[in-house]
Amino acid sequence: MSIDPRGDRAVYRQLADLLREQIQSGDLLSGRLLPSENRIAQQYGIGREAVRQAVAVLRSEGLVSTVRGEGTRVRQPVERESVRLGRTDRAVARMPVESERRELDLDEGVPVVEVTRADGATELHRADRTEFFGR
Amino acid sequence: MSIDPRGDRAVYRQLADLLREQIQSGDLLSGRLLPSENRIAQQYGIGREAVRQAVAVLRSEGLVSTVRGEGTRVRQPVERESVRLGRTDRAVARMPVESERRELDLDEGVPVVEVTRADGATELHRADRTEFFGR
DNA sequence: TACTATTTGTTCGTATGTATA
DNA sequence: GTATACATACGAACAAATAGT
Repeated sequence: MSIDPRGDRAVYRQLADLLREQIQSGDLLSGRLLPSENRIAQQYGIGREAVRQAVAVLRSEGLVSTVRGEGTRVRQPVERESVRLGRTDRAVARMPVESERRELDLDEGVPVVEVTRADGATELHRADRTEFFGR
Repeated sequence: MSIDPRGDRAVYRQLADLLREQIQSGDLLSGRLLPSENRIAQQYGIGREAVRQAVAVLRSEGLVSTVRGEGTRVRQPVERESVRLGRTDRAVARMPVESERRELDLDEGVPVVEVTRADGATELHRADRTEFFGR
């Protein structure tokens, strides 16, 4: 599989598809470092900006996590805590704003779940570490 | 409030904060079109790339939606459908991959909630149109 | 229909800053 | 201290979608 600059889809989307497949197929194992942006750009004969956009897509999907000066790694699945919902409790999932991401130290591409209890109290849960059950 | 190119925070992050405040304060009403990228760039004396990154932040937070050739609008809150969870049903929120976003016709910044029922059947719900309750 | 203007999307080039190894 | 790698920023050019004429 390769990348066609004259294809219908944008180069960075084609690259995102390639990398996503390598991740989901287990070709790129959890915790593994992806090749550097410059390395990938050379490898496929594309610009670094296209590589950056492709990696940004995967980050927004929660598949990888990037650390400046280190590189981009495939995100590890983590243990999930169970949260029970009563029939008068309400749970809504959404993306956090920047301030919430900072406070919860969330990676990009990780939603939050806002739980409103019967008494009006609210809880904010990290979606990557939580699963919800009825009560 | 203005933007300081020599500030600690990146220009695009400062702009994202400004625009987010205008949205959350009701200064930019739901459904309203934002000024064009070039217009905003001129207004603040910054490059278009910084504007695009700022708008990308707001999209990833589910606050705005962009249509090529038209512009960027503040997203409208929509009616939510109720989904009940039994004590053996399991719900997990995450970001969709590209293929899922296409199939569900999802805006950027909208998570999905994967519900696994007791019998093993799974459902994929749009987080922006769903709220979850215990049963 | 056809055309034009506007707006966002994509790509490349270049440069500098900052964090990590 | 040096090298590597990602972050930010600007400019430029062209493509593609939309809206209005």
